[in-house]
Amino acid sequence: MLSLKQLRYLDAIARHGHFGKAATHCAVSQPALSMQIQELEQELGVQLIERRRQGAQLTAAGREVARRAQRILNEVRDIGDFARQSAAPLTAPVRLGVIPTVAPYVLPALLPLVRADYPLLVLQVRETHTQQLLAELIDGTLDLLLLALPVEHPEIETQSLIEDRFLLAMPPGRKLRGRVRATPELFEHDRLLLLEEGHCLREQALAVCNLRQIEGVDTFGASSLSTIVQMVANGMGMTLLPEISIGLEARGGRVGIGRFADPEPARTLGLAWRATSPRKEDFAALGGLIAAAVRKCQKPAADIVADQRARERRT
Amino acid sequence: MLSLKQLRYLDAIARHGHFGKAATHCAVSQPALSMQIQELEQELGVQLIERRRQGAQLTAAGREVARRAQRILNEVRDIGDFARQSAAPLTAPVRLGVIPTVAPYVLPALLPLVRADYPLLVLQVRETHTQQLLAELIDGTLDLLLLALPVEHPEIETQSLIEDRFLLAMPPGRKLRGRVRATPELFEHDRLLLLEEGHCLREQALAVCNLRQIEGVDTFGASSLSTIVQMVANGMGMTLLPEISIGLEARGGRVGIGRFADPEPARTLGLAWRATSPRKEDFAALGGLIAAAVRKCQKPAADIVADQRARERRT
DNA sequence: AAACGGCGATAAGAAATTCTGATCGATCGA
DNA sequence: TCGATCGATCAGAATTTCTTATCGCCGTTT
Repeated sequence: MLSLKQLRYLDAIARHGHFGKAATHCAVSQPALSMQIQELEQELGVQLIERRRQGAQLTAAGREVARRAQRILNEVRDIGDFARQSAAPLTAPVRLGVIPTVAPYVLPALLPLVRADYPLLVLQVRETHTQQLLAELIDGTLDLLLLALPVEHPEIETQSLIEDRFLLAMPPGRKLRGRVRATPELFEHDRLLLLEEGHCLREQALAVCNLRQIEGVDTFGASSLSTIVQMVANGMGMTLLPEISIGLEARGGRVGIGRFADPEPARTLGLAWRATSPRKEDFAALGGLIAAAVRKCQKPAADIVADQRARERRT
Repeated sequence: MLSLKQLRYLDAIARHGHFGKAATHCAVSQPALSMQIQELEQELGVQLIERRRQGAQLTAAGREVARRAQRILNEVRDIGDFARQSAAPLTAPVRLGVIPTVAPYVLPALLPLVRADYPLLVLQVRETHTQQLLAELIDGTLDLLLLALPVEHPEIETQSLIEDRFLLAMPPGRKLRGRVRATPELFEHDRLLLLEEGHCLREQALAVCNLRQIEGVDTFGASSLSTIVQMVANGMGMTLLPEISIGLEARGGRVGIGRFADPEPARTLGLAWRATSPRKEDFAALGGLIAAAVRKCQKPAADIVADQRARERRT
């Protein structure tokens, strides 16, 4: 009779491509793992693994079985998560994925809130691009994502939390006559500096400015917003900053900040989880905290803009 | 560590509501099952079952865990099915669900074809209404459905096979001037006789005749087409028959058959299976045979219509 | 060419798990 | 109160699974 152990071992082999390493990872001896795999192959009547000199290679059937096994193992883990949640909400670790244009700003505000409200909760945070996050969410490596919506995927459910406006960051001292209008002309003198490919903020900024063409856009591709802000501060161009980043990135008047004309462009920040996840209540509770943290991050933006306008009026 | 055995036992209890019966069903002793369940409850840290005088009752958490367990067990079975398919196509038994307005006509034609082409294949056929079939498909009791499309469900995939036209069945001797037009007036003298609620053919027939109201429609509700044909033969009204049924139901001139004006109304017969099913290739192969069987069933219809027209011209 | 090293299979005995059969205790109905 | 039913408990048996030791294969190294 098929057992979970066999599926666990197969999954380990699929991941490591090596009987010995897989066995170590499963905390059993290599023969134990080998025998279970043989048993599995015999029960299924199909060869799953090609034993080669340089390790183990899955056959076509093996890959398909491993894919299904992984799915099953995820669902088994979900049962455990569900039980833990219903026994004691928000105590099991949450593996949270966050996009790079959110993480450095929101996490410092979020973690104290979490510690205060759910002292037992452990947040394991991973920061990478949307596409990578989604892949890891689906394969069960992550439990929850904090990113920019919308996200369309049949196996994923989302909940939007809060809007995060875009502001224009200019070299310091640049004058503004009221709100900025987002047009390509804006970037005739100053190049638009953007993050490297893969960041959703890059695409959003291009959309906001009605730029399809990469003209006047620096494809140099920085990998963090603070790098870009450095460049802006040195007069190398302009960029769009999300409101949550202003407090950190525009402090001390390093760059000038301008608001866009209504309707102000914005991104929607929200959560995403596997549709089958048993911890939706946990996630909803966390969502409340995250929204609060985001609001905290956005607060300095208003001050900075007001402050700057006051200074301009004085000159 | 969670095991499949525990999930199997829990599933059995969920089905039988009784430790002893569940144990019998799993072919183990009652203590063995009890102990595994206790183990499971301890691992999950949640009580899953209320032990009551009159048997076992799942707690709320128990129901949720059982639901997930059932899903997992289905997917495990799918792995076995997949392996068997890739080892030898179309040899593992197929549990096929068929709607009542198809089964008695198509199966007699289908089974010989199956025996000829796939002598090792065992078809386990179940006949009931669409809704019931869909429920059993999803919970894994059935593998494949033969029914009238469309079927909309996120977990189900379908493939249409063939069109099956509707014909008008009248008391014998009734004259027709060419093709019939499907209007409510058609049923001013003769009532429209239909199957009982739940048959998709009932809804389709009402739609074909542009009848929303149940006026002039006999809600008496027969449970089989041949009953209705009996009634039609005795002058109690008219009905719509699918083309595949004509050979059996209208043989010997028991009832008059009329074709509808173009565009002739028809239903689409097709297959449905779980989107996760590993046996799609099997099903596609079976689909070919089923389409052939349906075509065979439809053949007599043309002859009977032609024959009848010839007789009318003679009188 | 011979020795080596990495890899998975095999073998035998030990350890752990799981099962059975007998029995118990509780509860409900007669 | 008795009897019946149901699930829990217990002790020993049966089965499964694991570990350690070792083998055989085949590239690589010396």
